[in-house]
Amino acid sequence: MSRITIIDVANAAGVSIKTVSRVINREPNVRASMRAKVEAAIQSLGFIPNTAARSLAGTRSFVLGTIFDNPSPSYIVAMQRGAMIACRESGYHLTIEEIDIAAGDIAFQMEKMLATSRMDGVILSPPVTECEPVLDALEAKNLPYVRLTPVDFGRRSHAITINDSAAAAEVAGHLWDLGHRNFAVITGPASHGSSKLRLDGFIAGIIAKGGKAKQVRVVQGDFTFRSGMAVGRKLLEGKNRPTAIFASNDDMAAGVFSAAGQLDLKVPRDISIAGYDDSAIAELVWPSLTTIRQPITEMAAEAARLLIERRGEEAIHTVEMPYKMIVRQSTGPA
Amino acid sequence: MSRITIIDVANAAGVSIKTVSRVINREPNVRASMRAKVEAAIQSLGFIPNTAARSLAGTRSFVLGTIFDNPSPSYIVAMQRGAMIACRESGYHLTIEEIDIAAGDIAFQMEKMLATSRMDGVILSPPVTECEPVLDALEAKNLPYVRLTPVDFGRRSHAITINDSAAAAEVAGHLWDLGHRNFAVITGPASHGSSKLRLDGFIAGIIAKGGKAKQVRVVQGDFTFRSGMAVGRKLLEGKNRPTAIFASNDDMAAGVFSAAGQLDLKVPRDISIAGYDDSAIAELVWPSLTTIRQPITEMAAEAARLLIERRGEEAIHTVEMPYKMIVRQSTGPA
DNA sequence: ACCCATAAAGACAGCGTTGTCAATATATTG
DNA sequence: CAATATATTGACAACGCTGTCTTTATGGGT
Repeated sequence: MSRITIIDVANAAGVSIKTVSRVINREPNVRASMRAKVEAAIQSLGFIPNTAARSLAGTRSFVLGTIFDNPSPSYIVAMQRGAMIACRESGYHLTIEEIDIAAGDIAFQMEKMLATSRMDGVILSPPVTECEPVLDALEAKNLPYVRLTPVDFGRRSHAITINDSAAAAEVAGHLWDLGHRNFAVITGPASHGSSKLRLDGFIAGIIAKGGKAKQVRVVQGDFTFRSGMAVGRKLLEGKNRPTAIFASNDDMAAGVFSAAGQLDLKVPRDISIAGYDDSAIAELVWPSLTTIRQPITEMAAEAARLLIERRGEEAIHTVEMPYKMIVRQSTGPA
Repeated sequence: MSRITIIDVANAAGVSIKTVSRVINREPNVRASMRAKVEAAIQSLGFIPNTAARSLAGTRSFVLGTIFDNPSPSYIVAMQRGAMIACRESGYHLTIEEIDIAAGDIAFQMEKMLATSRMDGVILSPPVTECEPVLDALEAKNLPYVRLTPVDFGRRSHAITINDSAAAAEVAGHLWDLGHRNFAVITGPASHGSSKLRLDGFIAGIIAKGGKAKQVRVVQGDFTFRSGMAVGRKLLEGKNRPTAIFASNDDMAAGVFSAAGQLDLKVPRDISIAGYDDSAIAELVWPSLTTIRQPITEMAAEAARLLIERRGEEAIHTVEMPYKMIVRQSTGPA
């Protein structure tokens, strides 16, 4: 049961091992007929290249990494799943590097991580995507990275994006069409680039419908359930209560639910609530939450493929993925 | 900036590379003085063994795997974090293998996975821990595995356990002490071994307090929020409403919250609710949920260490980790 | 046909470890 | 103290692949 090696394939196909290697690595300058022979041999023998040998002899480690800091578990799991799928397609491994960007020593954390782990590229998810010291460290090491974020601030890097503002505008339109005219938006922290995009998009959506910016009250949360509950409570208790609230993520939206419950307001009869992310909690709350779904898994897979396939390419790629508004029961007529 | 190799260390320490190798791998038959010299050289040079070379030359792949099927994201993330930490300590990688045990072709899924991925050992989490075809496949390949589960059914494998019944008994005692005498338990699916343990433990806890088994009504859910809501609603609408409900996991407990809300029952005034897992949702619901916390991260780390350190050892290890009851606001006087 | 540029294929030496086996030091025994 | 057992070190050949360089086809222009 000793494993099939490149030599077995070479013998079976009647070529040199180097040619087999070329086929495996999709190198140019291989005649089609040769390629076919080799591929047939690979197939029939069930040859799987030995990753350890490949990385020892070559320049790749066949390891990608994900660097993240404490977003919601459901986001992380979805992201990792996508990255894993793409990695497995190409015999790569995925390592998981959790960092703490609130800590003062990010540069140190990064240095230590990069010194001990040998990655061919990394995938960043918010809020790490906007953490300058992390990007600096990666660029200093000349390590390719892809950011999963709509926020572009001129860094030289691939990015997988969602059109956050368009999505928020769509939510705005949905609420407008339900007859709402008095809105509130709960934004995320300013450090999170998406916060502004979603807010601006929402307002743009209202204006596109013929409304005015001043119909939209703006308050700030920090993406936690707790902040949503606190801010939501203020909004709902205050005078001139909005009839529709758009929270920039689902956790905060769930917090607003809780606040509404405490004040004996019924959703969506008394107040319509929309979120963003379509995280697990969106279906757990009652009534279930209208929200925006991002194809996180697909985005991460795309990111991994970018890192795997476009090695050494100069051009920067930005891939925009589709979002989808999921209308559930938390939004209703004004 | 060419990397430090074992040869550099050998030269610096004035020994052969093989001796360095022995020190790295904690092999026996190395004099203490030698070991010290080598370790000093490793330290001062900052030597990190090349994993690719090690696995090419040796018999280890330095990769562990986690096999799971769709438990809650927070559980998965916690588990992976722990396994990752332990792996990183020893230069291992962790791969993530998601399978679908409901599908009919598990044996096939496993064969494919094991053929293409090269793991030194795997960590199983519920419900995969009790999936016979998976265990069969692993044993056929002679691949070491550790199960994170309290359920033992005589398999020859390491296990990291929590005393589920004791934990459930503690919840029962807590509720009894609050004055409750009319209980309901929502169990998980029968396929999940923990379901029975938690139920039995709860009843044992009541009996230990001087109560009787018939004071505990038993209904079955399937660990989802939805099932908790449905079953909870029936319990709360029916006659002879229990004053305290113990759900076998937090998601179902949250479902009961929702049912209570729909029926205008206040928690914990009208009904006390306790869960199990201390998942993220436990702090998201209002009022926050009394539950059992398992040190999932630590359990997974321990599992990984078992696989890494006890290679080739014959003895089966079972490690019991401590649980902790977290009393929050969802449980109150009867 | 002939020559040259270029494409395609092959030969071979590492890559940085560990396994095996041989060599040497140290302990134990009578 | 010699002789033997045992513990400790070392030498060196793999491990399976890719990078580099060389050799051999192929095609295009006269």
